[in-house]
Amino acid sequence: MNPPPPHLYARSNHLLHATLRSPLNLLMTNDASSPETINASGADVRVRFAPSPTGYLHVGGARTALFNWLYARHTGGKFLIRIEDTDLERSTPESVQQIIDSLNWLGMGPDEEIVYQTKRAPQHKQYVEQLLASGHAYRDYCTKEKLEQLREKAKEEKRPFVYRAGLVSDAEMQSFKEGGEPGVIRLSAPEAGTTGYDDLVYGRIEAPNETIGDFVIARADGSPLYNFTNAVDDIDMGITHVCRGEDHVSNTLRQILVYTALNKPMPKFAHLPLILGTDKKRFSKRHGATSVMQFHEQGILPAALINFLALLGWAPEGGAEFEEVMTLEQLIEKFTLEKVNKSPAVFDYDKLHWINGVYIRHLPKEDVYKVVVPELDLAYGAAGGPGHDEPGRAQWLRNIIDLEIERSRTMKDFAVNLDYFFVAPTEYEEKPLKKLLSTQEGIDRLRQVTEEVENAWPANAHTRDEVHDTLDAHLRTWCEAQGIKFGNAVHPVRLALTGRTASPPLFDVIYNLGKEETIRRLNALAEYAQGQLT
RNA sequence: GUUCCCAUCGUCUAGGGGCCUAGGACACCGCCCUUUCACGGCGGCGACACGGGUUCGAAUCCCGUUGGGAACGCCA
Repeated sequence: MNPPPPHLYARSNHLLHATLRSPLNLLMTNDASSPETINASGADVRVRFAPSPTGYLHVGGARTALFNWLYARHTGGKFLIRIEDTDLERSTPESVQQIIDSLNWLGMGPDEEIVYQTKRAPQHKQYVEQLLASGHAYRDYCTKEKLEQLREKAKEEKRPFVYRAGLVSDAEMQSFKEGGEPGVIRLSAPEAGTTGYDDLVYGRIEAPNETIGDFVIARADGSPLYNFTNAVDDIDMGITHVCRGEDHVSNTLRQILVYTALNKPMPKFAHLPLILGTDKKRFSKRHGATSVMQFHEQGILPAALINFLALLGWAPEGGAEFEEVMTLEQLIEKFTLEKVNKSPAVFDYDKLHWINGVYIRHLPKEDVYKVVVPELDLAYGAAGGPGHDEPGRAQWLRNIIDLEIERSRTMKDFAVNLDYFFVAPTEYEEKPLKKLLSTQEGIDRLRQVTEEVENAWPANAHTRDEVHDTLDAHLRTWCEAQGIKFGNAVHPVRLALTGRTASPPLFDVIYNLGKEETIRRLNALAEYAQGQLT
């Protein structure tokens, strides 16, 4: 007769252990083989972020990393990084670097040396041998083609496909083996009962073992697979809390089977709700920027991104009036896994930009200059303002940057919105042009205002306030004398100087443009409008 | 298809049996401030998916329906 398939040995083994440990265990729960859970708090906490380097770090990954990092900082534990690079086909060193760069940009470096899974091949191999020896794993020679057939068949018959030892007849298996099929190593999973655990976010999660099946833990050459390495490395790294995306809950069940087979205590698990796009589909490239570095390139501040990401699927204790803008210290202090939400969250660019604007306004000005000045240099070179080598240029750049701080939502807005300081407008917004300067009267008034500005410009004025106060006062009295509204006199000026209707306060623009350039632009618009008229 | 998960304003969320005629934030609209824009202030619009229970009482507990998502790989 055929010998019983290996998994039967394995299973009876489990039951034996469980029974010995506690005879009641069997009777009280059908979950007899679940390992103990590691209990750790405070400085004993060890969490990890375990990305696979198959691409850049996207916001979903960043959020996962952040929650782990916050939890470590909150508890006083350690935050580790493990690069899951066992997929040689898809992993690249560039991705590894990208991910590390992104994490560093966000300020979430690891507390211990980064672990690379590929460097742990000897340990993985040893664990595989151990499971093989203990009968918890077995070699399987079923071909991929046969597997595909079985899957197809299951699909046609509308039943779930679950692989088990014995599914393929011994004879067929023998022929596969003799045909040179290298085969794989599978964990022999229990067929009856349920496997489950208590998720820190989702609560009790369990599924019938008959839906799980004997999954592959290593290829024939011994190279291990995700569900195996993940558990084994968490064991060796002493991980106490596994916090990752919700898409891993069903993997968790498999990993628990690995802990069980190895007879090791398992960490606590916390799964985070997924991040979705506006169409409620999983957040991806077609929804816009997704990579952390893309946000960097778009002028998002790391602190703002962190603050925003923290609020995606989590809210601090404290209810109705909690302040959403929080410092890192506050975030760390308030962060708990218990307050993580269960339902997926839609990524809202509007809110990200709003919060980024808040951060820009709160940034020390020096920090703003540090990034924006080089950008202006890059975009406009020596154009505009005092010449490139003139001593006044640095201050001038700072002056105009100041004008945009409360108007910017990203660090990129500065260079875009400050353009007119460097290059005189060559075209003007249609609507105001039509409204203000489509009549001879309007053009004449602009010429008059130009004259007034030219005459009233204080001769020896150097400060912004001097220019502002003098011009403002003069123009106001002039307007009054003319019987026209201040606004009406001033709107065409803004159009002339900036080409648009929205800008920082007009006299700040005038001051920073300087008398000569101001007058030049005013005349230019008058001529332009005159040309349109005839 | 099977298993698992989820379900409060357009979006992020507070809420864990009476404090809820459901609170805050983003977005949107209006007013104020104001030379425009922005900032700021004030106000408005706007949600407990549906149906059954349980209870004196349900957004909150239970069941079902519907809708969404995830996983079912020799990927991670």
